[in-house]
Amino acid sequence: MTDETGDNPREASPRKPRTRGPSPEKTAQTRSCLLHAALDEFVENGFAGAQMSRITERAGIAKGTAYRYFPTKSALFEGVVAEFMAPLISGIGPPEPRADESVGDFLRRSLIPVMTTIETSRRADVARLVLAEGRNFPFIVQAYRREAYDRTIDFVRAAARIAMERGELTDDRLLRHPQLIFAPLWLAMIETGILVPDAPVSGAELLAEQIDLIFPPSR
Amino acid sequence: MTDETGDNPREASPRKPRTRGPSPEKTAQTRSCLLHAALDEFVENGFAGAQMSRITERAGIAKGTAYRYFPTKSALFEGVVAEFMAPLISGIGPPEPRADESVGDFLRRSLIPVMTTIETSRRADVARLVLAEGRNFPFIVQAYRREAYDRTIDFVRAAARIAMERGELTDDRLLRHPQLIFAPLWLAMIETGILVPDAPVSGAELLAEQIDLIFPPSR
Amino acid sequence: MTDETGDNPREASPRKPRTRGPSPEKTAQTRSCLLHAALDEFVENGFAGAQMSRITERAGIAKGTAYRYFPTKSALFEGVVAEFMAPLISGIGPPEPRADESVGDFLRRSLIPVMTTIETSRRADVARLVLAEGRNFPFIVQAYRREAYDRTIDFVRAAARIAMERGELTDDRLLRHPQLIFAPLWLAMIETGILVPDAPVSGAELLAEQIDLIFPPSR
Amino acid sequence: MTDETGDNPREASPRKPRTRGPSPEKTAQTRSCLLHAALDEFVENGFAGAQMSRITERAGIAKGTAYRYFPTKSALFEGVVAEFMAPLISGIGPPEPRADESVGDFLRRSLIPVMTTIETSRRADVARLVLAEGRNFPFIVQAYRREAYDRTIDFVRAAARIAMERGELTDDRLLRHPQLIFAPLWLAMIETGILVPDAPVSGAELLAEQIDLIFPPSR
DNA sequence: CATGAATGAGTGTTCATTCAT
DNA sequence: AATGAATGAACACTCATTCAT
Repeated sequence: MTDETGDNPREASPRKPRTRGPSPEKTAQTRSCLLHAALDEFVENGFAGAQMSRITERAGIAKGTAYRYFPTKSALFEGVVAEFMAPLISGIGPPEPRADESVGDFLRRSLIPVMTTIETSRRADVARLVLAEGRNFPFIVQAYRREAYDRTIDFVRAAARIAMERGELTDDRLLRHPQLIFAPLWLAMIETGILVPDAPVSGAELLAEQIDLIFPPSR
Repeated sequence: MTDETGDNPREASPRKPRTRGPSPEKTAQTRSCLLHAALDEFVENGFAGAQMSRITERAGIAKGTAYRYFPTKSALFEGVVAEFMAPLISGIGPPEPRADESVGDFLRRSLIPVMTTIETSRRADVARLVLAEGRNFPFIVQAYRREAYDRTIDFVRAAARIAMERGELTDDRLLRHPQLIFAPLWLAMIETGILVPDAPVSGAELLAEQIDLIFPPSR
Repeated sequence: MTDETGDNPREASPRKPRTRGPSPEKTAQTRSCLLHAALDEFVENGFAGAQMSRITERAGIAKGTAYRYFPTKSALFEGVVAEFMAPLISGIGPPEPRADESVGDFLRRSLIPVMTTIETSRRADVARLVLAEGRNFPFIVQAYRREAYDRTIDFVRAAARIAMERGELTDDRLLRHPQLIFAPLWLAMIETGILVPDAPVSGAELLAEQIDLIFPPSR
Repeated sequence: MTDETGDNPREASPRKPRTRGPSPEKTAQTRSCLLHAALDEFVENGFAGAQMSRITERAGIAKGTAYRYFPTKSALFEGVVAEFMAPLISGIGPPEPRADESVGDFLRRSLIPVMTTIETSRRADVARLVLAEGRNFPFIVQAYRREAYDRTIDFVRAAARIAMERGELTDDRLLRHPQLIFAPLWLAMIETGILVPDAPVSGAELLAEQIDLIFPPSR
């Protein structure tokens, strides 16, 4: 679950660096600088408020260079979202609680660490971008649903199903509304990032409470 | 708990264009049109994306006229937020559960109806504006905290205190994190307004589930 | 055959100058300045070489003002051509040689004066614009054909037909190639405007020679 | 009178990549490709509208390579004109009608074939470039006058002089205005290339008519 | 010599704001 | 007070030119 974009493993094939001129690594680095700078700028100012000149300045490149990588500001925006969305929930697979472990404990074990790092990573930034700009960029909403939202919902629903089979849950509330578990996540992101940045709640703590509510910890 | 800032006056009230000079009613009516048009525009496009010309066109007034009411676009934005924020939670006072009523039932009775109307009113729009623009407009965050957030937290905390005194709650979880109750509210606003507008969750239902989790309904 | 755009007679209807703010005359004047300045700039630099900032500077207006009248540089270009094309051949009707006059004399009488003024008016400028930019602006070619070329061809062909009926012409050469008469016109425009501006040929003289070739003057 | 500057070499000639270092042939070939591509681009888009990147792409070379041959876009433009102007009228010498041939027949014999090939060669393209860009590039006007215009005028004037000596012409009209003969040439180029490409006149036919007008063919 | 990524001055266009009417 | 034409600073985007590889 490496947060940074990191080396794309698909590139591993033995290249023939036939090209003269700048090396492919240099190009990749320029692209990466650009994407990071753009994310910062978009997060701070929104799409309409972001300025290409500020982005390139942050990235340490010339204004025109950005346009070698993305033909328009909009394309850059979508590129940024696509880039940083992918690794968002990269570590999530089907829930597999160990036999000696309750589903509640499994969820605590697998979800809370994600929560802990969420604010220090760029995940929250990307999520807030989706909130702020989703109305005007259907693309990023689709991407977010595909990469993050749907997967998470599926994960929780599957866990809920296991819990009901095991008798750990006695009602189907979580099956019908899997997002109940994630509500505190959005809350924390909103409070920490916007409403109450001076006294940030602990998202991890809030999530733990919520899981406790749904899966009361055994004494 | 009238939600709207008076019904949009442009289409009502038989005009009395009697008095020479600018009648105060006319002025108030123009102002109201302007504010409603501006809210729509800001909600749809964000602050930076909104255009004064579109706002005045929506309001049916000339471009220059807006500047008689608000000296700049920013001032208009803050005016809009101030105008529509005030009545947001106007009906909320200290929680006073009846003697024959559990605190859980009291919360169900007082909160769920608010939730029911939240999407049909402009509350959710204003809240999303705060989310999207809060970073760049400290003013609107302050206003939101003052008018909505703090009051709600206080209200829930007070209810939690009563519940603990009455023995309805056995732990101080809600006292420490009153926002737990409101997490589904944000979730619903985000899902309905942005993420999953095609299959909107029922905010009221979600809230009911959450209250049930915290205050298990007696059989 | 007024050369300048002049007052458009269609505007004659009694207006109700209901509008507050700038008078319609002022607006028309601004528009006219813009069009003249734009013609100058386009003629001097071609479409691609023309600069909106230079055009507005020549017109004595602000850069943004041009865009109130034409949404893009291309639209301005086509507007210019449309504006100055219309009065190009405005005086031409069906050829009506007097009974006591040969067709040759009639053509001399009606065509040579036009030729005399052609370089001092903007007609030649517009024609050269069509030459230079026609490839990339089908619109202006169509306009030129409609307003100038086709009418002229028709005029000459009709005159040729009369001349043949009267026995003044003994072959159908001019009927098959009416443009023969106008060839010297293009030549003069090209030589005077581009190739040999230092020793300009007289277009009128050249045209007279050509008419003499086709309609040998009676002794 | 080979018209083209050597057939475009890129698709011919078996390469001999033998000698280490840049072979002179290779260089000449690259240069030729560049010039042909540039002519196409300039003809299609004019000087200001032409793009160096499109030119090099058409030529199949890298952007930087063009700058090894011509230091600027302007220099390339002048290089193109110089290159394609030279062979324009290369075959023209002093007029030498055979003894058994009238001057009219001589002109028909020597000029009409040139006219026939004019649209299929690049001559017309170069001429139109001169028309479109002459105003801003005195150089190309000078080149055109030197290589084409002046020679042609001299040729016609010399022929006219011979015709007068021989008594074939009874007036000095052609001596005073040699360009009368060439007027249909420009007309055909303009009509075919710009105004009426859908129904192109035959330049050769038009020229024949014009010669007939001046030198009436003997019965 | 060739390459093409990078540069940055320059250009078309927008839009908040002003002000004559 | 209201109007909307005019303003011009600001911004997205282009493209001739350079230079490290």
